[in-house]
Amino acid sequence: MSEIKQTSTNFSNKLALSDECPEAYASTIIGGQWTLVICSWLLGGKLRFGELKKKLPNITERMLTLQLRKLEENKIVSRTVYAEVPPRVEYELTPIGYALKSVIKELEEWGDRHKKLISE
Amino acid sequence: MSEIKQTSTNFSNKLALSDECPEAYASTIIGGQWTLVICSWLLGGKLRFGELKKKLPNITERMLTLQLRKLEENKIVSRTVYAEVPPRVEYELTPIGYALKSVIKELEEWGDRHKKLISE
DNA sequence: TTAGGTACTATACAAAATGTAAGTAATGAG
DNA sequence: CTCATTACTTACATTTTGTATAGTACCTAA
Repeated sequence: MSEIKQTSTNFSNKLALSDECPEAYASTIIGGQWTLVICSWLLGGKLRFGELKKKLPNITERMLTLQLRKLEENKIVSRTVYAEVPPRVEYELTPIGYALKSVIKELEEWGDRHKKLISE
Repeated sequence: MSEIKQTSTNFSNKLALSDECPEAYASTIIGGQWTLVICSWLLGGKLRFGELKKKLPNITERMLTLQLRKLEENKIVSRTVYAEVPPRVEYELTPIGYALKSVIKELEEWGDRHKKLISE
């Protein structure tokens, strides 16, 4: 993050894949390291920047900002700034963001199952 | 890919996340650029290395090998080598690999929906 | 006047993922 | 002997992602 080179092979490969495979498309959008975790916290309702930060152990402010910006660009979260001092900014899932709920649920189930299998 | 430094902050962050969030765990496992596409082709039945290569436009042999190795390590695909010349190697989803079907389905649906929304 | 809280931004760097180009081994067909 | 076929390796370059650390702007309260 956050510059992508629109001339790289990597870029055009992703584009081509996203074009034909909705699942690859989806995974480039929600595939970031913190993306899904952020969304799954937001499934519980809107949160402020600082609140999110507390929920995500070890995330740096830069990363949190970048991920939120990307989510915003992709219309997965909405950002509301309150003109107060000190500032207050709230993040909330959009409808398509909330629609991630079933995706996350499936991923969680599969993840749990896989983890058990591997740890045997 | 494919060396991960077990001393890096990034590594321990991923570990910590994977520990508490099955969805983050799942996404580190199936989050590779080609992973899901490979799996979704394999959902249709076993395929040889060369067949997979043809299905995946632009993938290099190196990338295909790496991804398949990772999938194998994670017990998502099984690898069968036939002692012939020229060699024949078949890849097939394991049960937990087939279990990705519903994950992929959800991702596809969400991806389609999201794509439509964005392109408006 | 100074310190403090909030949500950032900037810069530099480290690590991970992906890509390119060239090889290799085995063997049977010609 | 030479060539084609298949599934890889290897060495290296580039791109993408993540971390560390230090700022900034704003007002308010002490």
